[in-house]
Amino acid sequence: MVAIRVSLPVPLRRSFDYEHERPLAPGVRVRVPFGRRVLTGIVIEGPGEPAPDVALRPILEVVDREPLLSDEELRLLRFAADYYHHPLGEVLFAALPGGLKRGDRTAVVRAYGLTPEGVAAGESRFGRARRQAALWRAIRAAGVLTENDLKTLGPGLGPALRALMAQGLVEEREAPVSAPVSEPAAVVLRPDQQAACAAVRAAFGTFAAFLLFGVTGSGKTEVYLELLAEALAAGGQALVLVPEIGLTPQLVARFAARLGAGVGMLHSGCAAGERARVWSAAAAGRIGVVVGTRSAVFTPMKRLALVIVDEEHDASFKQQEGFRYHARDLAVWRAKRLGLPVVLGSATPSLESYHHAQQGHYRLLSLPDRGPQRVLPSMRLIDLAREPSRNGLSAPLIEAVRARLARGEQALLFLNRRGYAPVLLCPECRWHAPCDRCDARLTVHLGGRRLRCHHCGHERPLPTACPQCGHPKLLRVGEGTERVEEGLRHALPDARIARVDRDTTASRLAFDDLLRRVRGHEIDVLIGTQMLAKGHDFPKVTLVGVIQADQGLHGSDFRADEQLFSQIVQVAGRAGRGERPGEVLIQTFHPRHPLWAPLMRLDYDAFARVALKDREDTGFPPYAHCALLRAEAQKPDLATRFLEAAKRLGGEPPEVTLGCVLPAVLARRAGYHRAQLLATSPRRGALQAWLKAWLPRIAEIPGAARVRWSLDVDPYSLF
DNA sequence: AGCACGCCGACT
DNA sequence: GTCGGCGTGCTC
Repeated sequence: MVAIRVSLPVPLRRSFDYEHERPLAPGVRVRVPFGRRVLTGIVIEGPGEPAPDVALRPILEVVDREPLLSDEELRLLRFAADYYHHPLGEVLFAALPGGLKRGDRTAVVRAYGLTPEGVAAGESRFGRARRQAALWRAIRAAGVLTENDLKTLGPGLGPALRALMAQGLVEEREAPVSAPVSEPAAVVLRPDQQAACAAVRAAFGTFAAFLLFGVTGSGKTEVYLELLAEALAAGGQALVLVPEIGLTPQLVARFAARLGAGVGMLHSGCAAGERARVWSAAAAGRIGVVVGTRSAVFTPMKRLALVIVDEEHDASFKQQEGFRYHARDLAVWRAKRLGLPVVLGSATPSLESYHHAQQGHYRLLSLPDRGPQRVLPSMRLIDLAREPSRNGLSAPLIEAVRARLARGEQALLFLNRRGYAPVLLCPECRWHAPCDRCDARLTVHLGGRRLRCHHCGHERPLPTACPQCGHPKLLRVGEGTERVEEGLRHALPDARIARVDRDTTASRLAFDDLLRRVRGHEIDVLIGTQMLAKGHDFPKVTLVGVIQADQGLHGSDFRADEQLFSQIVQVAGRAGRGERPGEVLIQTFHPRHPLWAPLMRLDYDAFARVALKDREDTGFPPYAHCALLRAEAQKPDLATRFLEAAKRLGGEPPEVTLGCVLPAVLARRAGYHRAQLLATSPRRGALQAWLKAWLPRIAEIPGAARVRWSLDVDPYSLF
């Protein structure tokens, strides 16, 4: 009997030992008793000193014959658990696709081929066994036949297959790698694209990080496709990470057209079975390219040769709850560890990546050309202080829309706020509809005539009179997409208008249908939230209006500027992607804000210079490394008291600065009082070392159990 | 996280 | 007299 160290999907920073008759390889899943339950765990290696005074319980079942996670994979996950200070067990299971978490068998696609005897056999051998003969012929013709192929041949072939295998004519084979269809490039690459490819190509086989900097429409995707085709042709595999909303049908289609069946997709929309299938196929080397969102960074790949992170600045790469990892950062770590190139692409890089490029850690590859016949859109501010707006629409904006429609073109209006109005106000007693469980106002939704909290989902009917003083006429203050839609219908009664936000477009299917109608020009004006901003190509849209850009202007968060800049650039990219030049109108109450100057020229470098200086002055990334301890509790002072205690335990470390315990931006959400404590350090290593010593002591704070707390390493934002 | 055990209020 | 509230303690 030997002791086996097992990691379990529980939020405990430790592993557990079990006994088994023989050693098991790390990465193998096992079913073990745990308290009164039975859990699936993963064998990990560890210092094999079994706890002296506990009786080891036995492993009930060994699930996998071969490790599900390779040593390399375990190393990545162990690093991630360490770096983000998250329990290893939860990290391991976060990396597994849904289907394999529960202890299901690996989704192996079985395949069959002829043995040498099978090849030598003749038709006559089968006599009256006609099904066996037919199956033998089918396998001989196909070379290798997968289980799925078998099903398409017809039902009831199982016995025949078993008979052939018993006779030693057929054996199990690994399913073939779908051969990449190396079609010639659909477009001829421009010189700058070719140069970018050449730089990355030269780095195949060694670690090198590249920042592929190119505006919307500059052809980053062609560069990816070319590099992927080359990696595949050299017998390697590649991993492509894309933002959550970035995996559009168009992108999928382009990848599939160029790379054929060798591409697997991993995203939240995939059924669990499909996810597990792609995951296993990638691990076994049966598919060459995996395109996926955040969690795809953990996909095991036998012959990984290239990693690409598209839109690397995108917030969705950072998991915002539980195991708060950053997929882009882990992708870079993985590439470094395996010694292969990683390409980070963006039109508006994160300031961290841009800084790395400036420091020479990353190589900057620029795609300055927008290609032939592509002109940057003209950008213009509308000063709302001088141009009054009704229902969120100023006269110049309405006129611009009208002019575009008259020319048979389309317009896109952005507003990052759903509903009709963000505030319902009583003019008599100043009551404004609050959420009972959050420090927030309820948003008026005319659809359904309800008040809704956008933070906790609470909703109730729209009151007809003030609940406090009985005043019969309540005012709807401010604008949401519903109101802008209503206002525009009023101003342009003949225009065909569609609104796109989570309320109108809940399903993927509805969204796709809408996109189709826009391309078919069944719609003149689209009004929508950020949902519309990414990845979609609307050739006939020549005007983009930003209804209210000011929300991001005075953000309390260190990343607010970066996000606003990237959002506007993103949005501007929707204008004039066809052959006609585009125009972008931005409504603001603060036309003199310093952010507008670089934005009006779509000049990222100018923006980055200023923004980096600002980050340096305020001591934020990339000049400092941060970790944020968040806490929330139902009793008002519990979270704050917990954080104060944590701060005291932290002492006064030499290289780490501990901030003050501050209420969170939304101090009360869904009934929980929230606060946070920020730690920063100019040195990543110093911060890490201090966190490692600090964290175990935090868990010991009396009352810690009644507080929901979590540590966020490299927080994306302080919200 | 679960899932127990363990002591104090309104009910078949 | 019990059912059940969630505080706290443990899981190889």
